[in-house]
Amino acid sequence: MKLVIVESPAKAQTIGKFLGPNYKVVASYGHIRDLPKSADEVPEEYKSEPWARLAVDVDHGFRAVYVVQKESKKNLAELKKLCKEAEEVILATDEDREGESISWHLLEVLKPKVPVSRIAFHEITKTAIEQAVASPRQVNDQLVRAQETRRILDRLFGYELSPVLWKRVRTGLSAGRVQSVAVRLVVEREEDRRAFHRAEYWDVEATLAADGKEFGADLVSLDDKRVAEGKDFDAATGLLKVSAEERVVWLDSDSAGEVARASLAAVPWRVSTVDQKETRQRPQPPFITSTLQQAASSACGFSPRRTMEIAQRLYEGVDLGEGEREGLITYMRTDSVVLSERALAEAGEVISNLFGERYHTRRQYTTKSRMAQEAHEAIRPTHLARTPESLARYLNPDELKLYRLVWNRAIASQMSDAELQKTTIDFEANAAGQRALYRASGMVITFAGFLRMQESQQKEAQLPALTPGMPVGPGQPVALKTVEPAGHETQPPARYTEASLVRRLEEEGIGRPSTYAPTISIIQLRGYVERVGQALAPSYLGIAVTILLRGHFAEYVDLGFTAQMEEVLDEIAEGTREWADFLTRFYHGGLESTGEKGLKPRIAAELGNIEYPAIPVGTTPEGQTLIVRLGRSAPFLQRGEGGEGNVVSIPKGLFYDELLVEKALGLLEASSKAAEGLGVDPKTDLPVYAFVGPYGPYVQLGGNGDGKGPKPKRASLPKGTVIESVTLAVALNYLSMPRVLGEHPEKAKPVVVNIGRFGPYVGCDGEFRSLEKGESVFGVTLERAMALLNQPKPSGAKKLVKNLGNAPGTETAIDVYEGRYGPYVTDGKVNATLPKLSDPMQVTMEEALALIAIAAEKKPSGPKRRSAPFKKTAAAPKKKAAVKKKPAATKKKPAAKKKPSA
DNA sequence: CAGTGAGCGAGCTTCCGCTTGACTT
Repeated sequence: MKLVIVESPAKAQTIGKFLGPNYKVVASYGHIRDLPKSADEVPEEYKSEPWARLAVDVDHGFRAVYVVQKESKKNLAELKKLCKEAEEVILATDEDREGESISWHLLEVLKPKVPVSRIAFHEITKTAIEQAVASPRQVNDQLVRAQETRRILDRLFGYELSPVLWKRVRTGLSAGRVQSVAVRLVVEREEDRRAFHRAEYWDVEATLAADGKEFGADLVSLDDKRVAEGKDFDAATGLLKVSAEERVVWLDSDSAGEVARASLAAVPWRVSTVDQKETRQRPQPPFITSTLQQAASSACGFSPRRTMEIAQRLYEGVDLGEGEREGLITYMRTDSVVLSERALAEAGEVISNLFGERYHTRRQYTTKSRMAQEAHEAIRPTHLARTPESLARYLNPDELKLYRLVWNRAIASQMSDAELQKTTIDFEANAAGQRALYRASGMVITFAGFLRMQESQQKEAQLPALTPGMPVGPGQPVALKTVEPAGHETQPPARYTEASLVRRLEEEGIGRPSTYAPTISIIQLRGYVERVGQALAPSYLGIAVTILLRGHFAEYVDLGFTAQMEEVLDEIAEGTREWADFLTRFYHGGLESTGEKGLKPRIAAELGNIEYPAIPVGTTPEGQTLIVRLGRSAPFLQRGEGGEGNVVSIPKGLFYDELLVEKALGLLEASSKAAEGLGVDPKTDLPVYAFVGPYGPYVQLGGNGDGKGPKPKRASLPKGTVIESVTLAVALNYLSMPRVLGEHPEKAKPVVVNIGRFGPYVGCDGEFRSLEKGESVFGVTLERAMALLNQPKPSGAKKLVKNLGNAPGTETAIDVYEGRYGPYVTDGKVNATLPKLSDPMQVTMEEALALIAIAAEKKPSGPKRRSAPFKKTAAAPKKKAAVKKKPAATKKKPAAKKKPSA
C-alpha cells in the first residue's frame, strides 16, 4: 500500500477513486502543527525561557517551537499507524507555501521509515494525478522557510503589538498584519465620509418624443463650456476641482432654471450630431473566493461567512440519489481564475447545446494578482452539464442560489462577447444667446452573447432614427415635451460592506482566501467594527486603536506592508535571501547607522510616548477642544478638560461620520437638558432623572445641577441598560434601593439589598454577600438574604500553609500560602506560584528562595502601569500622562539561567 | 461623567493560515 496524504478529506475521497486499491489516500486536515497559542501550550522545557510567550527564540536564529494542534492529535496517530503499514509515503498537499509547509511538518512528525516523495497537481482528474505520481520530487526547503518566516513574522507582529494596546487602550485587544489594516480601511473610509462636503449642482433635463417614443436628453454644455457633474467636485471641500484650462460651468438652481426657460422658448431646436458606435462587452472571469463573496453578497445578501459555509456544503457534495455523495463545485478557497482543460471542454459542449455554437468562445483566464499562489482552480461546478434546475430538488434554497451563481458565472465566462450599439444624439438650442447642447444616449444589444446568462438583463434604451439638421419643436418630427432644471447632490463615499472590504483586501494582497471571512469576523468580535445593515462602520474603539497604530507604528499598518513582505518571502523561496537575516532586521532592527529600527526596540522607544487615545472631533467657537474618549462602559464626548456639564456619552448608533462639532455641541446641550427628567416621584415630589455615568447608566432622584446641598440619591442600572428605555416606574424601582427586606431576627438590624460596585448584594450590620450570577435584586426575599448571609464568607483570601522561617542571614520571613491561584511562596514582597504538581508542604527554603528569585526577575519592567483614565480629578494637573520610570534595579540577562540551545 | 459594600500573588489576553472535528443521555 502506498500512503497518499492530501489536505482535505473531500479531496482524499475523490483522488482515492482515481488511484485505485494500491493506494490509501488520507487527509491531514490542514496544518498539523503550529506555534503554541498561549503559555499553557508551551512545552515544559521552554516555559521558563524569556521568549516562551512568543514560542520563537528571537535571540538564537528565530528557532520556532511547534506543537501538534489538539485537533490534529487523533488524526496524526492514525497517520502514524498508516505510515508503518505503507511501503511508500506520498505527500500531496497543495502546491503553495502553506501546502509545502504542511508536508514538511508531516515529515517532521511522522518520520516515515519508508521512501517519501512529494507530488502536486492543480487539477483533480485521473490524468493529472497519474502524471503527478509519475513525476515526484522532494520537499522544497526554501519554500518551507518562506512559510516559516511568514508565520514567525505574524506571530511577532501580533504578539508584540497587541500588548501595547493592552497597556494603552484596553486589555484583550489585538493587532495584526491583516486585521489592523482591515480596521484601518474601515476607519479611513469613515474619516473620508466625515470630511465629506456635499456639493449641489444642477443641470437641465429635456423630454423629447419621436416615432411615438419618449426619450430624455440632458444639458451637457453651454457655449462649449461643459456643465459640471458630480465627479468635478472635491469630496473634502465640496468645491469645483477642474484644471484652469478646462472650461466648465457650475449651474445653481437659478441659473439652471433660466437655461431651462430660455431653452424652452428657443424652439425649434436642431439635431446637431448623431453618433453611432459598436462596442463589445466581455464576460467576467470565473469566481475566486473574494469575487464569490462579493457576488453572493450583492445578489443574495449572504455574508462572506455564510457564503463560505454554503460553498463548503456544495464542495463536500450532496447525495444525488445514487447513494454516493458527489462534490458539486470545486474548492472554494482559491485565488486562481484558471479553469481545467476538462472544464473548458465541457463548457463548450454545454453552451453549444443550450445556445448554439456562436455563443461559445473558449477563454483561459490568467490571474492578475501577484500575490496569488494558485494552488487550486477557479470556483466552478464540477460538472458544467449539471444545471441549477437539475439540482433544484437536492439542494436547499440557499445552496441552490449559490450554485446558480457559480454555474452562471462559469458558463458566462466561456461565452462570446456581447455586441452593443451605442447611440449619442446631440440637440442644439439657442438659449437666450447661449448655445445649449442637450445629449440623449441610447444602447441596443445586437448580439447578447454572455449577457444571456446575466440574471438582470442590461437595460436597453432605443433612440429613434434621427438625422442631423432635423428640427425639434411643435409640429416637427421630433417633439419637445418638457425642459426642466434638475438638482443633484454629490454623495459621500459609501461604507464598506463585509464583501467589499474582502474585495479590497484581496486587491491589496492582504490576507488569503481561507482568512477573508474569519478576518471580517474577528474585527467585529474585538469591537473595532460594527455592522449597520450591510455596511461596516468603525466603533470609537476601532478608531482609537487605528489612531494609535497609525500614529506610532505607521509602517506596520501601511497598506503596502504585506506586499513588501511577500516580495521578501519570494526571495527566500528562490534562495536569494536569508530568512533569519530578514527576521533579525524586522524584529531587532538593522544597522544603527541606517536608523532602521526593528519592531522590538521600536515598541520600547515608543511606549512612553503613547497617550491614552483621544479621538479628535473639533474645536468649539470658544476655542475649546472636543474629543471622544473611551469610557469603561461606553465612549463619551469631552469638551475642554471635561468635568460637570462638559461630558456626555455618545448615543448608540451615532457614528464618527456624523459626529461633527455642531452635533457634539447639540449632545452637550441635550444632556444638560436631560435634566428635564423622567417625571416626579409621587412620594417625595422630587424629579427623577436617568443619566449615563462613568460606570454605566444610573438614575437619580431630585437635586440636579447646582452642586450644592445634600447629594441626590442615585442608583446604578444594570450594565448595558439602554438609557432611552428607562421609564419612571423602572427608575423608581431602582431608586428604592438600598431596599430594606426586613429585620434580622437575631441581630435586630435591617437586612438590605442593593446594587454596588461588584454587582447586586445583600447586607446586614456590616456583613455583605454578593447575589449569585444572574439573580435579580427584585427577586430577593428576606429568606433568601438570610440564607446568603448565613453562608460563610467566600474565602478567596490567602491562607498560611507553612512558615519556612527567615531566609538565611536575614530577618525576612519566607512563607507558603494557599491562594486563589493555588499555592505560592512569598518573602513579603515578591510572590511566586509553586509549580504544578508540587506539594506545598514539601517546599524547602532553598526551593522557595529560588522561585522567588525567578519571580523577582520576571516582574514587569519598563513604565509603570499608568493610572486609570478617570482616576484624576478636575483639580489635578492635566499633564500627568508622562510615564514615570521606577528606579528599578537594572535588569541584565541572568547568566545563571541558560539553556543549552541547539 | 455618580456612587455604594470585600478582598487577595495575578496571569492572561494576542497573531495568520491550512483544514473540518462531532464517542451521549
